[in-house]
Amino acid sequence: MEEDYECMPEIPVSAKEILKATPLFAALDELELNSLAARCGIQSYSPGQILFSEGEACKGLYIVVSGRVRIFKTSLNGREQVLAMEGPGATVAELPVFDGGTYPASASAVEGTQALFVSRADLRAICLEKPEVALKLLQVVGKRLRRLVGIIEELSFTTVRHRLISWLLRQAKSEGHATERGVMFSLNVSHQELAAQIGTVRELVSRNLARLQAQSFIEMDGREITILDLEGLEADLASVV
Amino acid sequence: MEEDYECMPEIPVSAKEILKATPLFAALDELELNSLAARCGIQSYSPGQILFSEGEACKGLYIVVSGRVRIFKTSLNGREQVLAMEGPGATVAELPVFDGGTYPASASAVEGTQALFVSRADLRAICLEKPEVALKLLQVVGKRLRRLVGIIEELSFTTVRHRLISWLLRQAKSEGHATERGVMFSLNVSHQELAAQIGTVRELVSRNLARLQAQSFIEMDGREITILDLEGLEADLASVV
DNA sequence: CGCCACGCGTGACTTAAGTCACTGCGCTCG
DNA sequence: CGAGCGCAGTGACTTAAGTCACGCGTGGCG
Repeated sequence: MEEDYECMPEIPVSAKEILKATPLFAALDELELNSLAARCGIQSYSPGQILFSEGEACKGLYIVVSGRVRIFKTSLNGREQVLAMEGPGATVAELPVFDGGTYPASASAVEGTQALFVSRADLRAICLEKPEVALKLLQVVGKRLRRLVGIIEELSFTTVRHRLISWLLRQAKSEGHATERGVMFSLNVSHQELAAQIGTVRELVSRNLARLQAQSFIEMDGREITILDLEGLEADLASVV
Repeated sequence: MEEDYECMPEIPVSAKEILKATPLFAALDELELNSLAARCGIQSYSPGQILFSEGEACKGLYIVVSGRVRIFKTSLNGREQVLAMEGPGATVAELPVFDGGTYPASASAVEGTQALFVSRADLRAICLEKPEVALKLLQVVGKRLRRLVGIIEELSFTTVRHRLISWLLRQAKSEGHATERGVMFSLNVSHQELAAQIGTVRELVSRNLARLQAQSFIEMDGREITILDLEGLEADLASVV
């Protein structure tokens, strides 16, 4: 798993092919794709490398081709809060392109990652010419906004335990496979990273995981996690306390 | 102040005039304005009245004409978190219009409020015909997203005291007038409401305000607040603790 | 006029969250 | 192969956050 990106060597995929496969640009015809492809650059990033940092002037939008990108904020005392994780096909920083400001957060590659870069000017031009693209963009931004509101809701109303359970259930749904004991999946991130994603610190993740295991809601074996009592966890979420 | 909306009786302003004055539709010509004005309804809301609730199917977008609208989330145990306050000229719920989902939060009128309503279909049509409108919309949504990220940052990284100070400074900047003792402004919301805006509960607002006064950072006289030590407050924000 | 609802202040308490320090494991790399 | 590093677990503690209960003043309204 950790080596996925090594299995995908730097095949010089044509930018056009990639654009064609990106939902955002579905409305473009051959000619337009060619012209756009000619103008947007493809870049590779190694794990951990920064695509852009919070506060920088926003030069354009990125389209993730392969790998994964992490969008996050950093506090003064070094804590991080992850706002989104984006995989292939997703766009990053669609929004600040249009209000002319700086990037509101930083982005870094999680794994080895390739991304296309489309400049502000090009994107504006396309939107003016093909309004469908603008609409699609609004739709994408809508989804993003929804997720942000979700994060606010969780941070404002719930506990760390609650957020951790939500995370586990999400993970189980997307990555888990059923076994006779329950849904099982691999914890493919460090506690540190998990903490950043649910807005807390490493120690609390560790403790809360241990507590969930002690309560027989889950079972941990190294980085393998099995959800033993899915209903129990969901009930725990619903309880107002 | 509390009676503003009574001073603005229900003059049947033409919808067209309003649209014309809304930045979002600046790109439309006379003809288009007329056609849009004919199709969008104007509505009045009394203080506290709900425009729409979280989870409802999203039917369209609102433009605040007069008054103020509060956008907020409600938790299971009754706490509220305000996401935005929008005044005249602002649009509400621009975003879920395009991804076809439900409203991610609720909106209510704070004061007596008038708002124009533009249906999803009409808005889409306009965006397709006048891409400039779509771009403008993206810009507006961008600003909104920025604010949400700001809220997340504050909730995730800072304390109630910190958020309260930020709120006071913001308020002082926008509503305050200088006196010989410091910047002074009127606390025009209840502690309950202030708590919802900074993501906490009434009691903590009360206590933290008292503490700030005890520390001579501010002075309170009823609902009048004077910032005695602006630099001190800003320094307090910067301190990492 | 008196009553009641509402917003505010506060004391006392509980619990979640975060911090600090230290241990220990497993891996990689010199 | 041993040193060192990154990650994880945990005890002990501090402090912020939130809850509960109650009293108090004020302003409207019957």
